[in-house]
Amino acid sequence: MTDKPVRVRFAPSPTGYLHVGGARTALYNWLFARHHGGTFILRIEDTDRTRYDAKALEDIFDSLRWLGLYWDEGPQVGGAYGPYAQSERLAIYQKYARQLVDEGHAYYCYCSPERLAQMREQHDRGGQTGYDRHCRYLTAKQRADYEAQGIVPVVRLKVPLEGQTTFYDVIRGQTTVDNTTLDDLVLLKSDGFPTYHLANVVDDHLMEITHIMRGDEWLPSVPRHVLIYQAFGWEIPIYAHLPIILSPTGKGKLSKRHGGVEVRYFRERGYLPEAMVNFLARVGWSYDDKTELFTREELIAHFDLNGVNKSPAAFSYEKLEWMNGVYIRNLPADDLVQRLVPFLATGLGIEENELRKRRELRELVPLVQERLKTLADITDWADFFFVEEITYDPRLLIAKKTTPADCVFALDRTLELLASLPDFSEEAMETALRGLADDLNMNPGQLFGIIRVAVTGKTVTPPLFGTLRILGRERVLSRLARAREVVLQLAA
RNA sequence: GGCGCAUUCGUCUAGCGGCCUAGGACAUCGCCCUCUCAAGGCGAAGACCGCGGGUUCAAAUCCCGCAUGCGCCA
Repeated sequence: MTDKPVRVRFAPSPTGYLHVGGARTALYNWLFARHHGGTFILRIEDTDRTRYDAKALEDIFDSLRWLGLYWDEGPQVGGAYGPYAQSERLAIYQKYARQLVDEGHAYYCYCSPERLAQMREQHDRGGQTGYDRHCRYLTAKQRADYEAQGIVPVVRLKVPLEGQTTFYDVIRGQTTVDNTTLDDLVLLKSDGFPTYHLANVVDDHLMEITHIMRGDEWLPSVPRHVLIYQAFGWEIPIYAHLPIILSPTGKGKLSKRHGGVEVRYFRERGYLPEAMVNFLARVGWSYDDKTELFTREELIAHFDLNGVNKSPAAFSYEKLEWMNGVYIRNLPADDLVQRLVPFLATGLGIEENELRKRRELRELVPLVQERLKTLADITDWADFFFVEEITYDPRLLIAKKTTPADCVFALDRTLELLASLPDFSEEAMETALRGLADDLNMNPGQLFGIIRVAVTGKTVTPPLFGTLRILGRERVLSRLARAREVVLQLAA
C-alpha cells in the first residue's frame, strides 16, 4: 500500500488518566511500528483548554512508560517534526486554514451563536442536516460589512454539494458516504484554535503519518477528514479503526462502574505491566486458535492488523487476573521480591527500607508465588510474618468436631514437642506433628488447622511447615502459648 | 431523528464454501493431588454460528432483508 517507512502515532487528549482503551490503542500503534521497524510518535491533542488537565498529561506519560511503550518522537524526547503538543502549533493551523480559504476550499463564516442554536433546534424537529451554508454564498460587500462590525469569523470547509466520499479502512473495508449528509464543518474556531478535524489532518500530514490506528469512535468523521485531505491535495493515510472495549458483560462501554478503567488503577492494584500488555493485546486481536501468552518480542513478531477483530470486545477482569497470576508465577524469585516490596510496604504501613532488611521476604516468596494473583495480594498472604502482634478470632482456634479443652491440650502438646525438637526443619516438624495428631486421635488436618490459626491468625495461609520454619521457633512458640491462653478463656 | 459499524459457547476468540457432528482460552462444575488456599493433572457442561430469505451439489463462511446492540452527529 505504501513503501514509505512506517510512522504511526498515538494522540491522546490530556483530559483524564490513561484509560485501558487508550492504552490498547497506544499498544497496537507501538506494536505496529516495532513490527515494521517504523516510528512510534506521541502527540498531545490539547487544544481543548477547558478540559486540559496537567495531572492527566503526567499520567499518560507515566502509564505509557510503565507499559514499556516508549515513543520515538514526542514530548520529552523531541524529534524532527515537533512541536508535538497541538497547543504549540496554533500558528500552523491558522496558516493552513487561511490557505484553504485563499484557494477557495473554505470560507469565513460570521454566523452568530444564536443563529446556529436556532438551526440546531430546527434540526431537532427534523430539518436538514447541520449548518445551512449561509456564509458560503456571501458577497464581498456582505463580508466587508460583517468585518466592519468587528465579528471574528470561523473558517468552514466547503463540502462538495454532491457526489460521494469513499474511504478504505484496513479493518472495516470500504465505506461510502453521500456528501449531502455532511455539513460545512468548522476548521478554525473564532478564538484561533483549530477543531479536532483540522488539527488532526494537518498534523498527520506534516508528521508524515502513514497509518492511522485509533478508536472506532472516529470512524464517522473519516469522510470529513478525507475531504480535508482532498482540499489540500494531500495523500490520505491508511486507516485502521479499532473496535471499542465493552464492559465485562459485553453490554455497553467499559466504565468506572465495572471497576477500574485507568491503567494506573491496575498498576496500583499489583498487575504486572507485562501481563497488562499481553492481555490488552488480546482484547480484540488474536494470532491463532490457541495462543494466549505472548512475550513482548512475540507480540512484535506476530502483530498484524489482519488479526484485529471488527466487533467490540468485552474487557474480562477475570481473565486479566488469571493472566497476571501466570506472569507472577513465571517471575524469577528475586525479581518478584523487588516488585512486592512497595505493595507490602503500603499494605502494612512499614517503610520499604525496613522491609528490605527482613530475611523473611526472600524466604517466603517460594511459598506464596503460585498463590498470588496480584502483587497487592501479598499483604493478605504474609502480613503475619511482619507484624508482631497478630489478632484473630478465638473461635477459629477450635477445630471442627473438637472441644476447647481438646484444643488446649493439643496446643500444649505441640508447644512441648516443637520446643524440644532438635532440628526446626520442615521435615522434622512434619514428622513430629503427624505423629502427634495420631497420638491425639485427631486428623492431621485438624491439628494443623489449630496450629495454623494460632500462629498466623488465619485459616488460609501458605503451607504450614514452611511458614513455621520461616517464622522461627521463638515466634512460633510464643504465638502458640498466646493462643493457648485465648482458648483457655474461651473454655472457662 | 439521520448516518455508520457490529452480530460464533457467560466472556475473549479460531473459522475466510466441503477438514465443523464448530477448535482453543478465561470463568463454572466434577475428580485426582493435598495440612488450608493455590498451582498442576484429568474430565464435564456450555454456541441449533442473531432471525428470515436466497446463491450453491455443499454456507458459520457469499448475497439480500429484518432484528438487536453499539458509535458518531445533531
